Amino acid sequence: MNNLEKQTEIFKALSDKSRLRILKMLSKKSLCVCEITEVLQLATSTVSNHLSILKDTGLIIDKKDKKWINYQLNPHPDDPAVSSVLVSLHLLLEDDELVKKDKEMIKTVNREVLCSKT
Amino acid sequence: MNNLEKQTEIFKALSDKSRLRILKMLSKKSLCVCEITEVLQLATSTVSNHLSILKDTGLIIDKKDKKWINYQLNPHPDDPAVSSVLVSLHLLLEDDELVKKDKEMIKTVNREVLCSKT
DNA sequence: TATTCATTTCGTTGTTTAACGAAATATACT
DNA sequence: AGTATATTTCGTTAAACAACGAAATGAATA
Repeated sequence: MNNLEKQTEIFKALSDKSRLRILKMLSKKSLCVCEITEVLQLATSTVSNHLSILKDTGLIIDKKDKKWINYQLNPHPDDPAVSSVLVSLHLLLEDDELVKKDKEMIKTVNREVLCSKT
Repeated sequence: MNNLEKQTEIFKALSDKSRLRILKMLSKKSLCVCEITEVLQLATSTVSNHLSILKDTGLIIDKKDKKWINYQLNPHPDDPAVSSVLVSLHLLLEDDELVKKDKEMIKTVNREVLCSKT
């Protein structure tokens, strides 16, 4: 994959509302799929798919933690373009109402409660 | 349109190879539709459509010049997010081979010759 | 005024994408 | 070992999108 294709892939990953919300949430703290699902109010499979797109691009990574898989922003991106996106992420969407609400909500979501509630 | 939607629109505009190539070309000099069409080797209608997407987003503007419509990067974007994209555009894709070739080619394309050659 | 010609708009086609539920996978706990 | 459960994969559907050629628009010039 050349630079142009890589850069296009990155912008494609960023060109979806749900994925931008996910990135902004992850900039506050690591989250598992079920927590993100609760905030976004989408199907689990949909959220999982968004996460795999962000992961393939190198924007996020996952880490096992007991029963859950925690997603977090990639602390050591290989690609400099990915790196620069993550660095400037905190400048983005800081005054968006929905993003603010999301950040409030992740303070209280509880994976123990959420995941077994079905 | 709120911040999240505006930001998504911007990334969508940037998430296409042809549109990124157009922006990089315009960072060198203003160009008309037929010149861009020659470099990208796409149908005129396709290029026109890409340009209208970039224009709707506020990334570029157009200016009449005799028979032609010159497109250029927007020198005074209303939106700060658009502004910041345009500022950091020069950091993007500087070492991409195709983008380099495009920039070479726009030095020699001649609208007088191109447009009447049908 | 009529003609030329650069560009835009329209209608179509094939591809991509987001969303979902159901089924599969895989891991923790009994 | 077997069961519960968090997550991924699969198959489908509807919407969005890039590309094209043809037709429409509209401005410059003859």
